[in-house]
Amino acid sequence: MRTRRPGQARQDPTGAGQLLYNSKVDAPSRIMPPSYIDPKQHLTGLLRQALAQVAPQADLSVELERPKQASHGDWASNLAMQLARGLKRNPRQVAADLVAALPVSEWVARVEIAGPGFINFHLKPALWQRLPAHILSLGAEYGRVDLGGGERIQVEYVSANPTGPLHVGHGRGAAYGASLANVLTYAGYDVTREYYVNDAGRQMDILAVSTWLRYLELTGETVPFPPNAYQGGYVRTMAASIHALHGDRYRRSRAEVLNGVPPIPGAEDYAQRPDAKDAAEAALDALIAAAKRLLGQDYDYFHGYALEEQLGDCRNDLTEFGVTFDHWFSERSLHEAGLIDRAVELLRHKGHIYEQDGALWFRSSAFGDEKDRVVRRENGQYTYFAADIAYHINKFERGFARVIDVWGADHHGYVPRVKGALAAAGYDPERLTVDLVQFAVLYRNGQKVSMSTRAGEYVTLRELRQEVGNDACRFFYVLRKSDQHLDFDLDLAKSQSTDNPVYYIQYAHARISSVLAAWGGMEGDLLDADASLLTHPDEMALLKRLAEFPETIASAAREHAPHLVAYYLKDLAAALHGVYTTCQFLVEDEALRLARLQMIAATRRVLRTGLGLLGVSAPDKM
RNA sequence: GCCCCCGUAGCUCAGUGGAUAGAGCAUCCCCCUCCUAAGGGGAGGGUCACACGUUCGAUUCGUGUCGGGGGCGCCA
Repeated sequence: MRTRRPGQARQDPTGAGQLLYNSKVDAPSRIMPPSYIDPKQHLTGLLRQALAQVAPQADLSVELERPKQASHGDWASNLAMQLARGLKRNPRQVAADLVAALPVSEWVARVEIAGPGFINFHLKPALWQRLPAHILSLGAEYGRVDLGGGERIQVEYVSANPTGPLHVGHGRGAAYGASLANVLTYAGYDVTREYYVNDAGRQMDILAVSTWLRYLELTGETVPFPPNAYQGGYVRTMAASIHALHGDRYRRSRAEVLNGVPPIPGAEDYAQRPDAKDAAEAALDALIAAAKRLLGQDYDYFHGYALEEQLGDCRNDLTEFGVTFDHWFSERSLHEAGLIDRAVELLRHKGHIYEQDGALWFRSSAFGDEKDRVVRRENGQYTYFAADIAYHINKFERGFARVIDVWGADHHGYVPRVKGALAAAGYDPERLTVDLVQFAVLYRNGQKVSMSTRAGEYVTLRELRQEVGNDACRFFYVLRKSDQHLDFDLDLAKSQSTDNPVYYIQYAHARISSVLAAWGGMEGDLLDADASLLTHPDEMALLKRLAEFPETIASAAREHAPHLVAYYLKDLAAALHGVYTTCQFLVEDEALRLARLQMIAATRRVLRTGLGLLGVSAPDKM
């Protein structure tokens, strides 16, 4: 990723030869690329000094913003207006005092007082012109900010039940979580990516039984297949594999299986009669019990086989999607290690657990939840919530300063109780942030693609990826704020046209690569280019856009908003396409040629870095 | 009933309390003898749902109303 390999001496245009690399002779400033100063930091420093003179007692943080309008300068401050109230003076007069107290700076072209009291800074072009060399020397490090200070933070995302293929809803959580984790890492956090595997619950039992029932069909036993069991074709596939491996070894007669099992409702009843749903659940539970009884140890084989198969499929799917994890955390391990007992015991010890109707309840209403919640059912089984309490306590016991859960928005009612449990256990619930990701709705030919999870009528993530490609998928998923519904336009995502923002950005990258290839030189040779030749308005616009990258990263990390990176890249690509049409790069004049190539090489670097954070490839040819 | 999200151009959406509210698409008009036209330039298009409040200043914050979407189990 580095643009200059260590030890590789670059061409020396001055003819001074090795002296450039002799630190005893040369001052560091001659070796290093021209220094670049972050303009916002610089101006903030100037304003702070002015503030200390004008109003030493004022307790104000100095804020700077990029004005929307170019005539308002490069950066603007509202400091005078904020100050005016406390001083009971005219804001424009305060602004004048501040400007008079500003230290002299070699980077400031002029300062103006405008409107109700804004202080507008116009910077010298030289500042922006130094940016490309700065970017090239930093390589992939340009844009990295130290917001996190190395703080340990965990991001848990996807965490779908391994009971079937991931669908397009999971895809959004995957893309969002992965991009967020990338951004946070880039913003200086020590990030751990985790997937919570629900390998202990009833859903897994249903999958195991579904597989066994399909297996029985292959052995010739026709046991009715419950409408609320897993209908997908992948269940038949697993059953066929098991049958191929073990023949009729796990066959039990229809009579044995159905002994003691209440009538299983048909699919029509299930869909139409409300009471059939309860009957179906009861029948399914009875079938699970029958399977465990009849198969004994072999039940674990079915359970384990289905789990490994589905989890493996899920992992492959995500890996192909560029979504990876540091830990796959097993819910079952919580049970086996006794952590759930311990967590409930901890809450009980602190007086937040009571018994009623044979069940154990957590007094979550005392912690902001609307009602109390069961942690252990009458039948002695822990609820999913109990496991989640133990899991979240475990997260903090592992030393994470902060924890982010990425959940589907349908779980929003779950947030208060988990936070409540953490508070009850003695942890500051503010250390947990739950990012709720809204649903994605697919559109094809302007029509909503209908999906129902039941009966396997849904579009899988794999199908979506195959249809529109990984790059467009990743990009479209994070194009909207996560807490907003996403209309995923399949036709747009697939179109290789100007409408498609993914191609728009990738095309900017490919165009630069193409020009640099035509030039034929090494990126490292561009470090010494005379960037003061970059004076065209479109060039300046591009340079200023490049300068915004680090702050974009900081905002995206602070607000958990990877879509800001996507929008930034669109703007950056637009600036590049603008320069591309107005300014020829491979011009006769060598100095100008190198300066422009330096600029676009730096642009390519930022495009590549930004796309990388979103998990989108940066092709050299399209 | 309670809770969450949303309401910004014809459509899809950006917009950390600031100045004349932006982008893409769609519509209309231009630009390839030229490093990739998967590109660029221009025009039209707005009561930032509505009301009140906080503020020097509100699309942004608060309350309410209206409208749209979603969620509320001893399921996971």
